[in-house]
Amino acid sequence: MNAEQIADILDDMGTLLEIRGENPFRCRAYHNAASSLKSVTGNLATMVADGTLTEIPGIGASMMTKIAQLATSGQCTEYEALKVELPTGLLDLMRVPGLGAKKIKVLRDTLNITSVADLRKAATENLIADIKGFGAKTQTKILEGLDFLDTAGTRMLQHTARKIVTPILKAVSEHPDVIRSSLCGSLRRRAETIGDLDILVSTNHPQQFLADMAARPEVVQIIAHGDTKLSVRLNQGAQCDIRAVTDAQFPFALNYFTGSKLHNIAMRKRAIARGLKLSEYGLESDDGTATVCRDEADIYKALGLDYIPPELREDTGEFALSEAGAIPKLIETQDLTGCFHNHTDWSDGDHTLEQMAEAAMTKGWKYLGISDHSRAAAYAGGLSIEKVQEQWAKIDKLNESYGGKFRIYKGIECDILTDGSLDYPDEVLAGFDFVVASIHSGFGLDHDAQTSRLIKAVENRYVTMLGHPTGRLLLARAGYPVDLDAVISACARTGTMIEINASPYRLDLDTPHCRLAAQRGVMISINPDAHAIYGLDDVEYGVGLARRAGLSADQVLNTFDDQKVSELLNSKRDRT
DNA sequence: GCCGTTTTCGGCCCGACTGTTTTCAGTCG
Repeated sequence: MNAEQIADILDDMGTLLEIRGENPFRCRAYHNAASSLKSVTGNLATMVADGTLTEIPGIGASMMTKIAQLATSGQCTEYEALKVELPTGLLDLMRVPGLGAKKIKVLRDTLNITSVADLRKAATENLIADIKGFGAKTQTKILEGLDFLDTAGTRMLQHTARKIVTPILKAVSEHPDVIRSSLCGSLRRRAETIGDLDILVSTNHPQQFLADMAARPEVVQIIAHGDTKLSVRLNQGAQCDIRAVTDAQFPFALNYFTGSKLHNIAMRKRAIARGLKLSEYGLESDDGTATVCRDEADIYKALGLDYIPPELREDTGEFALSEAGAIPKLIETQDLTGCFHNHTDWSDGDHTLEQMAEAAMTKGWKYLGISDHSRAAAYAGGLSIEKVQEQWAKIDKLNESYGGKFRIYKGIECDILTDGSLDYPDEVLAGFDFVVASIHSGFGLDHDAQTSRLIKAVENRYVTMLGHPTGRLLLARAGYPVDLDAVISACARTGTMIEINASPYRLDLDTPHCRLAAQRGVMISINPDAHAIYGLDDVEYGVGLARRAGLSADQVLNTFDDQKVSELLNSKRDRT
């Protein structure tokens, strides 16, 4: 069982304990441990064996015992006992808006409700309104919540969230009563997937502003509407929270509503340690003296910290960096000089070589790396060796026509076959400027076989970079089982780069492994995997992920000038 | 259950909104 699966079980255990009515701090300890475990990149088995797991914050002796059991056998005595006592259908009830552990416990104790189906039946039969502490409105809310769960997914991709929030943000910023406004929450932190949309404004007329927002056409349901906070459901099913504060409060509120939750807790604890109290409204000392902060940077400064960019605010080491004055200068989209891993109509792309190159030039880029599919990817129009040579000739011609002002790099997205060999012989691979090696088949191999397959592939001297290393599709498909830690080590050893596949559907590498790879000296390439000219814009999502991983421009291949990029592309084959 | 730059015991972030209550508990972020 891997770290992520174990983290999910610890989360479930924490929730079941809440429903049982345990000490809330003990319950939270399980959630904290789960959260820590999710950012672990090292080999879990090793950490269990040598006891280093307890060095991770939030994991003590007791948690380690449970994690060790789960890691080796996939089971844990206490979890099994909990599942017997409390049906796991109760966990699904936590997803119903308005229901928490306390209410779920009451529902189970009074009506023996232990599943979503039980709940719907009881609410439909009007049994819930009579329970002490509940009522008609709560019952209606539960039914609405159940309908919502039926129709909407729980999280959305970043580009979906952006599409929904952009017109609202525009309306907010143009509202006459608004002084400052900003996107907050996980979208501002550029998290891989988004739960809801958060918008903050400063204004002197909060009630009027919130009333205007509540009346907007895309609002289909008001979830909560107070003097400073409005929570609505939009017609696409997404929840949007809008908060209004005074302009003096704005930086504090911006910091607070950007999160993450763990980052906020660390911030408040830091304030307490300095005899201060931090909230979304200000920073005060015990005697009530307020510290004036004009922007977020002032808040960090007041707590003895350098500014921490939103993408790093996950409490995964950013405080130590900030204290040490070592927050890196994070990569920005303007740093990109071009990009690799793009498809054309030679395989399954929509646009021609010329159109793709022109789109890249329009973005101010100096080069574009084309990598259509290799022959094994027949479903995607993979290129035969003859076609490859034909494309090379075409690219040579185009490059000549650009007169040195722009360059197309000849590449291929070469399938890694089941045995770890590549889809073309080395003599053909040698003719490309770069080779992206990816898995598109054989997802069913077991953990060890998949790991050796990938390691064998990156050991090929012509493989420049590894493409979408886990094959995951966000919210749709988990990655294949693989020891990424070992694969990253193999890349570091062989001088193979790894791509951040910047497609918002993939974002593969994930953040913790991207950080790990960079720390081990692996060069990262931010690749849009574009299948059309507009797909080139997806580099933006890759930049977001790179920033979350703490990468600066010099750790990313496609920020260098054309000459340096060529050198880097050749460095692996030149050294072997 | 975890943790220690005042603590190995006694804390553990904190405020808005809602619905059900007669002053507050639960949920949410």
